[in-house]
Formats: sequence, structure tokens, C-alpha cells
Amino acid sequence: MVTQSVYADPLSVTFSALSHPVRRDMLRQLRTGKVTVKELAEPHEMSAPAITKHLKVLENAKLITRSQDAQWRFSEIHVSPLIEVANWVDEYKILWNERLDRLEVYVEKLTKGDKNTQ
Amino acid sequence: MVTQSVYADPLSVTFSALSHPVRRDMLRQLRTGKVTVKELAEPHEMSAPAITKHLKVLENAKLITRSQDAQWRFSEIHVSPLIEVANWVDEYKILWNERLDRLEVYVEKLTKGDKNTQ
DNA sequence: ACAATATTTAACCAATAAGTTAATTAACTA
DNA sequence: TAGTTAATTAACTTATTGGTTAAATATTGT
Repeated sequence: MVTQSVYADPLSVTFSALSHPVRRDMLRQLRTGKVTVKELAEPHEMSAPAITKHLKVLENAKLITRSQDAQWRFSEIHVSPLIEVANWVDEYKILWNERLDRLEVYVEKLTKGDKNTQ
Repeated sequence: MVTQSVYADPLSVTFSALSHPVRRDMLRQLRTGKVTVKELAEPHEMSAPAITKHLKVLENAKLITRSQDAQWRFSEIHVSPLIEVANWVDEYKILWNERLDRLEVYVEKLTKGDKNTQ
């Protein structure tokens, strides 16, 4: 991966942030709404500072925004980088459709001889 | 990112491989078909060994398959990890649709007063 | 004021990523 | 066979990642 420094392009920063299962789990948890650090930490056997670091990576990638209420810090999912990922991968969908098409043609050829037995 | 070792889960390996702009450029080049290492290297100001390394990362992530003809090694794109990415991000589409819906409702409210002037 | 709770910061460490140069391997060509 | 081209391997360097523990900060409740 490319460094997560300020010099990395946004899509690289996004993919890099998504490349850790703990961070993907966190995003999954955030689909239901605002969540505290403690709640995000709960499913993971990991120290609190490690959780803070993962949150910073997500925040730096603009995948979450954060807010504070008393001693609780809430994280909220921010979808626009995910939309960029969807747009990026969309450009490859033509490829797998082409391949499926070729596969269909192939299957058709294979089964042609059996046409009347179906 | 999680280590690209054999212990990392496939989706983490995929996202990690996609987190470098040079590797994404390579995949883009491969959309048109099989390409040699030299052709993949051409657009990038980077040593040959660096290109080899990027190709290994893509191969390890099963984003490409490789073949050989004389002194040329060809890379070919392999779509299934990309399908997994598309499936993963699909689970978040509901979120941005929800947000768009809320936005629409909001816009509707804002413009309601002007209904007869439109 | 004091203890408890929530979270972050600082300092450190080991492993990995991403690049380099130099050397090597492999295949073609004159 | 010697030279050229294509690509990889080896060895090394630097920066980053992802984790730790210990200490600090901030807020609430008694």
C-alpha cells in the first residue's frame, strides 16, 4: 500500500483504510448509527489505544466523522469514499459481464447437441 | 493495512493490493487483455524490480494470473476479487440511498412553500 | 475533593511495504 | 558464441503499520 501520508491520493487512502478487518468491522457496526469508542472496541481483543489508532485511520480516510458528548466520542459513518470505491469497481463490471457472456456462449455450444432431449 | 502474509483474510489482501495507484493503473491497463511486464512498466518512472514487486502483490491477491511465452511474461486480470469488493461495498449502498432519501424529503420540505410558484 | 469511566497521547517495538542498485537467469538474434 | 532484451532475485534502506504499556486528560458521580 501507499503511505497514508497527506501525499497519497484519496482512493489509495480509502483502500488502505479498508484493508484491515478490524476497521471494516467498525464500519459495519457504524451502519446502525453513532457509536462510542467503547462499543466499537468491545468485539475486538485489542487495547484501547489500538482502537483509537484504527479510528484515526478511518477518520483520516474520511470514512467516519467524529463528535463529542461529555467523555464519549461518537463515530459516524461517512459514505462518500465508499461511493468512490463503488464507482471505481463499476468500471470493471463490464469485464465480468463479458466473461459471463462468453461462458454462456460456451455453455450453449456444449448443450446444443442435447437441445431436443430437454 | 493488515500484513499481506498468508494469514490475512482475502478481502484485506484485495484492498491492500488496490491501495497503490501504480497497481490500480496496472489493472486498468489489463482491461484490454494480456500485457507484458515491459508494457506495464512503461507509464511508470520506476525500476524494473519495483514493477516485478507490484505484480507479485497483484498475483498474491489473485487479481492477476500470469503466463509465459519465451522471454515475455504476460499478466491477465482475474475478476473474482473485484466481484468480492463490489459485493462488500453493495452492503453500504443502502446507507447512501437512505441518506439521499432523507435529503429528498428535506429538499421537498424546503421547497413546499414555493410549490405554487414553480 | 476524589474516585471511576472514557479516551487519547507518548514512547517504544517488530514486521511489512516500497523503493533502490547490482547481479542473475533465460531466451532470442546476429 | 557473444550480445541484447526481458524479467527476476538478492540485498539493502527508509518509512509506515499495527500493536503494546504507561501516563495523561477530561468528565461524571459521590
